[in-house]
Amino acid sequence: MARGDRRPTLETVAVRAGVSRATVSRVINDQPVAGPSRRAVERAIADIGYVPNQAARSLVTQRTGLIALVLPEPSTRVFSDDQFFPRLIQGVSQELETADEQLVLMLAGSTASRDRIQRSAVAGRVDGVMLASLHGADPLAAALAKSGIPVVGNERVLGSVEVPSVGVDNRGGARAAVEHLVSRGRRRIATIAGPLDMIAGIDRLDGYFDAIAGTQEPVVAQGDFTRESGEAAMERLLDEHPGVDAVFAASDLMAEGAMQVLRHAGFRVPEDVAVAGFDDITRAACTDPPLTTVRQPIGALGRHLAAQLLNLISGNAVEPARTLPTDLILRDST
Amino acid sequence: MARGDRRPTLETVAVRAGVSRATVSRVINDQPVAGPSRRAVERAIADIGYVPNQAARSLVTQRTGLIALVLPEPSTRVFSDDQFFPRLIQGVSQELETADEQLVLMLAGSTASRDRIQRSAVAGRVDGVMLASLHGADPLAAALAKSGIPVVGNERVLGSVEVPSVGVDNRGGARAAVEHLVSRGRRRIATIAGPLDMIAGIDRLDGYFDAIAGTQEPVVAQGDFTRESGEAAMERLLDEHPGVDAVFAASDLMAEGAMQVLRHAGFRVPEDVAVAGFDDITRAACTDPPLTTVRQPIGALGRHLAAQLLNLISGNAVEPARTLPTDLILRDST
DNA sequence: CTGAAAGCGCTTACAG
DNA sequence: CTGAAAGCGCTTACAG
Repeated sequence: MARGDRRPTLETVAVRAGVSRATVSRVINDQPVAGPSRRAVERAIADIGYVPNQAARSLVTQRTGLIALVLPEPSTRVFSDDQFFPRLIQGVSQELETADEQLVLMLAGSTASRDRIQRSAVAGRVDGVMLASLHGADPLAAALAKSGIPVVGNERVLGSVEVPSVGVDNRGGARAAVEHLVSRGRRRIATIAGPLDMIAGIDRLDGYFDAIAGTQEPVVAQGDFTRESGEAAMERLLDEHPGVDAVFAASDLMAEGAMQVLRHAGFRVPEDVAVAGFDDITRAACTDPPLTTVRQPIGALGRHLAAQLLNLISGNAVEPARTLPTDLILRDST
Repeated sequence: MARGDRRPTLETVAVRAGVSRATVSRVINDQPVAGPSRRAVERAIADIGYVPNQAARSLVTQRTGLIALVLPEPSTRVFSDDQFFPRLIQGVSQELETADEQLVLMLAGSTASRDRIQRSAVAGRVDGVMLASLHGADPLAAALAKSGIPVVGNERVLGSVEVPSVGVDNRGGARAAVEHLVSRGRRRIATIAGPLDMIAGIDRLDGYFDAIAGTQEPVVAQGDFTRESGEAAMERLLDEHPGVDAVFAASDLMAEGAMQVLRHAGFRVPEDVAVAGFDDITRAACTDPPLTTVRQPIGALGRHLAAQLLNLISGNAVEPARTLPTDLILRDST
């Protein structure tokens, strides 16, 4: 079909099949239609290559068939190598598959793009929004929730507005990792924390505090989940706290960076300093030595996020906050 | 606004402002309206938090304000660390910004998702589609083009259907890199090729052939642009062609992998074996030694892609294939 | 099972 | 500049 031709409409199909528009509509929507009419319609649709106009459908059904996953990050971090987003997306897609909804990704790195996304969502361009890896009390979350469009957050959403969320047990996972270090006899356990404007950063640090409470002085170096920040943090730790005999990093990438710095500084892992991470990225099994870490079920996280959003869209009740369990994976670095 | 409330419509605003719906529509669309009416409408809009229903607008304007960037890859490769996609997206966004179009990313990793995306596009859910990093003669490109929806491809699109495209000078860039190796006196230059079902893979290999034509025997090891594939390819080269004194890798990641294998095998770069890459990823400047490579203007690529698509949507003429120049960046690895 | 008709919420000639 | 009216292309009670 050349551009500029008007696309065929329901009417075109109806005329060709010798039935009413209502009947064509019913065939398209899988509603009961007598065999002969059905076949005539299906044939006409195939002959002229009819595809229903989505705007017209949306106008009456109030549904678009589009679900947005909003990634509130500059695109460079979204497309990093920690495999969080691809796995999350895979889980989300899997769940959406069954609901015949199309996933669209929207990057909300700049203020302009955030405004645009907010307007899009409120204008009804999508049926619902999933917010991933929020920082702080993101006004986008509040604005969307207030406008009444279905929205769920990955991890608890900070701020006054209630937004249903699905997260993983960051705190429990971190506590388990650090308790394991304690049980191995480590007496001076430091942590390399993630960004403290994100739930994952906050909760993993709290888990560390939980585990050493009352028995050790906390030693905290700040990172931002990236490998580079892990290296820098480890250098600071070696400088300022030379007695440290174990490190719990709030991400595997930071743990990797820390191990490299330790090695270069002449320390053996785990003999001199034990290292544990968080995430269980693929590479964690093949670092030297293989990394003890906390596995979070990212695929399941994506599936639950999508499921909760679909519930919300259908008007079903949803839990305000669902938490998925994490697992301590023991390897040779501790 | 609680869920379930009907959102306000043009009518609501019109009544409140004491004007007709047409006037409200004109205010929203920035058409001439007398001062007092305009102010009354703006006020009413603000008071009740009115946002136009996008489906209704689309139905009459035949525009959605949505542009899709389709990434025909399993999400794991899209979210890799070669920085191609984030930079491309940044360029695309920049251009779209001016046109008031919202970018949505659609991942086309599976057959199911490809079908879904095709139907979405044809159903008019988006105003146009940009296809990135196509493999082979992708049927998605053909199907979209045939259905008449505006579509542009990143790199020439293989197959019978004509799809306008924007690409970079892969062949010229590769030729320049290999000619540089020749000029440095290298007499046995191998290449680690990219996937040969992609234009970038094919053209970079052809550039290599161009440069050594008639003077050296080609030595080709197959890779797939990833670092791991570069390592494997380099190991094979060392095994089967121990005399090689230079390697042109069709991606920086593969070049990195190759350099590591060379170092472990006891070869010095560039003294024993020179290595050149393609892409100029950020890390290329800080490898050991810094990598000679071909820089491709990815941001510009994104901008041109978006610009061509916008042209197509506006019904303007577009060049069938635009090629952006690449630059040889000399560093210490050659 | 099927059709005529109303209606979803906008935009846009057409008059005035 | 402004309004009444038609129309974009569907779905869905409502009758039959």
